[in-house]
Amino acid sequence: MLELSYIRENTAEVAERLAIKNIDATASLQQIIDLDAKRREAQKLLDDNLAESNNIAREVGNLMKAGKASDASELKLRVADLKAQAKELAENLDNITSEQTGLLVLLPNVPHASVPRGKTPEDNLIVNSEGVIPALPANAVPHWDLASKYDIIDFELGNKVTGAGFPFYKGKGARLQRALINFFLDNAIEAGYREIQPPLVVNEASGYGTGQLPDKDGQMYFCQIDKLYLIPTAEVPVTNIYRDEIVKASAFPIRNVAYSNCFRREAGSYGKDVRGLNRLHQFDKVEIVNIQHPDHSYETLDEMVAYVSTLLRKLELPFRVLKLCGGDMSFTSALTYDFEVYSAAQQKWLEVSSVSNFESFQANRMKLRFKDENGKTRLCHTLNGSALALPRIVAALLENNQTDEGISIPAALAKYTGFDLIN
RNA sequence: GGAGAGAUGGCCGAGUGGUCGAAGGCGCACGCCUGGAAAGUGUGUAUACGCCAAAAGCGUAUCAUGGGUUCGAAUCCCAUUCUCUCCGCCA
Repeated sequence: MLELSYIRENTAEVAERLAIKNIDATASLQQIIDLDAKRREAQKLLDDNLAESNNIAREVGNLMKAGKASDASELKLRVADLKAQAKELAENLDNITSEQTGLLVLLPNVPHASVPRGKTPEDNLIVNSEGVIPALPANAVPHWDLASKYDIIDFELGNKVTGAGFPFYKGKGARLQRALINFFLDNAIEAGYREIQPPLVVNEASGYGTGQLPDKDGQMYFCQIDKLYLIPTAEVPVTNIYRDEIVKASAFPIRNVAYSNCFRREAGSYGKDVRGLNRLHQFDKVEIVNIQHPDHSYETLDEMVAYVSTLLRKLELPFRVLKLCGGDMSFTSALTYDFEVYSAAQQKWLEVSSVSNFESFQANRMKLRFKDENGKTRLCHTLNGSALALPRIVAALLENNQTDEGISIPAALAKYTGFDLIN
């Protein structure tokens, strides 16, 4: 959620920047500002009314104490009158506030000044490209064929037991998963992150705090009976640790890393790029989350990008880094870098990480603040990134490393798998 | 799932109708003391919104949440949520 004071003072700029996300918010912004004037007026009226009631109550108390109870009856009538008014005033204020909040909540984050204009993924800016795209043998096959050839990932079994998008990992496939998780976690710990093991379901307030609600309601699995959501990413529970907190500035940057299962309904995405591991309803991901001073959040974003790059280098995967254009950015983000690895048999770039600075957008919703040097309470900046999501990494590893003898495992990972060949 | 107890500031904890945003302690910050530290000692220490150009200041709200009684509620009543204890079930 954008800060009201920021909108009030920079209305034109906010509208301009939202246009980069291809959103015409002019009318909505004007409405929010109009409502703000109304809201303040309504609050003033209510506050004055309540102040008068409080004064009278004090007077009555004094009269009672002085044994002049009879003199109080007129004052009591006055309060009854005020009270009736107060009820209406409070209702009015509530209505205005919730209308305003309703509009604010639907407004996406404003993109950073460096975000390129554009509408589709083709407009994203390639800022880095590394590694060598392997020349595969003529008989190379995509990962779903390799998965069944070596019996390491079983999609049909997933269909039977659960449904599409919930595969079983078997034997060396399962061990590869476990190895990747440990590899990612160990690297993050070495980079200064604290490991967290979060709950996989969260309440409504948490979904709202990180911005999944109300924007992406319907993309999360929901347990109706307990009103709990299955997390689409560890970002949700890990960031919400700090909901309603005032952290110490000396604690910056606050770095947490978490491995979790991620659950996504992916409603509406059927039929496109869903083959094999490309898009699943349940997958594994290691997520890094940073909370930082507003003055340093972009340095931290760069650090995160550099860190994720080291992981892909160690895995010896060809990758590129994209700065997302306005049209391809998420609702909550101010600046996002996507990482894609090249999956050689599919001859496709697959997104494996998304590293974003949310600035104060999430913090405002969550009331995540800190005390600055002058003792003033301000909103923190939050950032997160995948480091990394497993399925597409596995897809690329299988496809790029296929040989006649089997699938070779990169050295850095073989330490974790305990084997260097899947055959 | 059944029975009972409870929810107060960063933490512990007092407060059962009036001047309570809330005693006291701990913690934290700053000062004094000290060669330095500890101990001791003094002062300060919630958040949000509104008024004000701003600071100071003032107003309003907040003692789990929502409603009610009352001139007045942390305190009384109702509902909800959550926590703890015991029993049952169970990895």
